[in-house]
Amino acid sequence: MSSLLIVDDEQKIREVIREYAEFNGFEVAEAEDGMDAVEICREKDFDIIVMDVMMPKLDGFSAVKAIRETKDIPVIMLSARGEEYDKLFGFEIGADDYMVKPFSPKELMARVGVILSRRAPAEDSSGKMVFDGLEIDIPARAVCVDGETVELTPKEYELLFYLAQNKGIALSRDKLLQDIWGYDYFGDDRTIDTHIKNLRNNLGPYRDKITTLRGVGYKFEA
Amino acid sequence: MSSLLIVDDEQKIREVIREYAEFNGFEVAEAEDGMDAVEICREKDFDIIVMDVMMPKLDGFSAVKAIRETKDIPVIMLSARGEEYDKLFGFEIGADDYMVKPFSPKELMARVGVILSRRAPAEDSSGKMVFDGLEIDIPARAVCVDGETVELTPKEYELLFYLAQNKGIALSRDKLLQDIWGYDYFGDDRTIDTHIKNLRNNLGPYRDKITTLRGVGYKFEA
DNA sequence: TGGGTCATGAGCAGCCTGTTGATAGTAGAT
DNA sequence: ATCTACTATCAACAGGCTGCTCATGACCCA
Repeated sequence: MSSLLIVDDEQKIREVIREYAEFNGFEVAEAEDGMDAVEICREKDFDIIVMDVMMPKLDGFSAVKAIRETKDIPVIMLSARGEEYDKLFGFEIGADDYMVKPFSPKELMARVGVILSRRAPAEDSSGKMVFDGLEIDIPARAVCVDGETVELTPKEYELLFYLAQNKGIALSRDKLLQDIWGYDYFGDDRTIDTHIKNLRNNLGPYRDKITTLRGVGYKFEA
Repeated sequence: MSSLLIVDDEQKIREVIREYAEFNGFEVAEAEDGMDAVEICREKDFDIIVMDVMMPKLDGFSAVKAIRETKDIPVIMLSARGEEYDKLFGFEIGADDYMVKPFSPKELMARVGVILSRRAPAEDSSGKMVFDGLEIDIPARAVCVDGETVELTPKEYELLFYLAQNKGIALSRDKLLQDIWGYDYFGDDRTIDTHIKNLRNNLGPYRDKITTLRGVGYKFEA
């Protein structure tokens, strides 16, 4: 059973979401402000968090930042109409989706489903990800090309691992910087290109598994 | 099956609408005043609400406001002739359509249909939009025609995505420029035509899904 | 049926964007 | 402390996309 944390200061909203989530087979917990949410996340792991932006004590963005420092839990942000400018910032700090109030609870649950299925682990029972002759051995932190082990630098490995984990999904340079370098990293976009180049050179015949999306970023093809 | 809530204090009206709605395959519920409606909506989700303005206990506007605080359900407002000044206010609080009594039930159902098709999220739970053999995989940023992946340039993809998202809606060249190129772009209208042409060439048998509206712009047909 | 309006198609110049290799800075190891 | 290897930035290049123009063709209305 998947677990879901609702963070909102309005009780009515929490109730509505709880009802739908429980109906969809979630184990539900509630927090009424950002502080509360950070606290609860320290004790327990959730599969997904639904977080309001505007809250007393600690706002949603700060709470997400704090939680993300130690755990990687997907987040859907909620905000009132008229605060839509927050949307950009929301994605910037790595929210997985964003909804404007009032929203349809049905649609919220649909998006929760999409995010969770997207996060489904790509590795098999032995902890390996296999794409034809390209193998990523996660526990060993090693990569094999046609049976031969290739030496990757830490960043190259992280990059490959992240791409493979999100196979088939378009990843913008921003998102890659966010998730691999960290949300507080402000560097040059071109840096990614260089690492992609080096990584491709190390993948030999499988260099084309990493496709370029002009004007967007990169994608790993399974 | 879609669900519909009728809110009106006159039983006769409720009966007429129920009959038509059920004939059109709706699951119908009734409420006889605003309070009643708010109450029912707390327990159940509807796909659309038909709401009278003038009612005892709680009027239609207030009821819509209360419901909209937590849920985003489309509403068609009904009002008696002579209360037409309410129309503006109705749209202001977010009614999706407005009809004056006495109305034709047939027309009401037609408008219900329009609103529901407009609201229907274009993508399914996996994040794909499917129109016959034309598939747009949003997370992958990829487009398939009869199972074959086609390569689209960034602008072509954006254009197709935007058109598909607004399927069935006429889009002027101005609006397309605004929303795809950006509000600060001042370019030639004909540029769009060129991109439409290129896009159509890439869609093969589905090129006719993008219809030309002479003197206006373009439209995507589902 | 004919004229005018508007969309379409092809071609092309300019520019944007990704790739690449070189280089300087940084951190870790010996 | 020195060396090594990795990381980040930069500049130059090449290729392809973009957006404009013009000629042609389709459509609408009188």
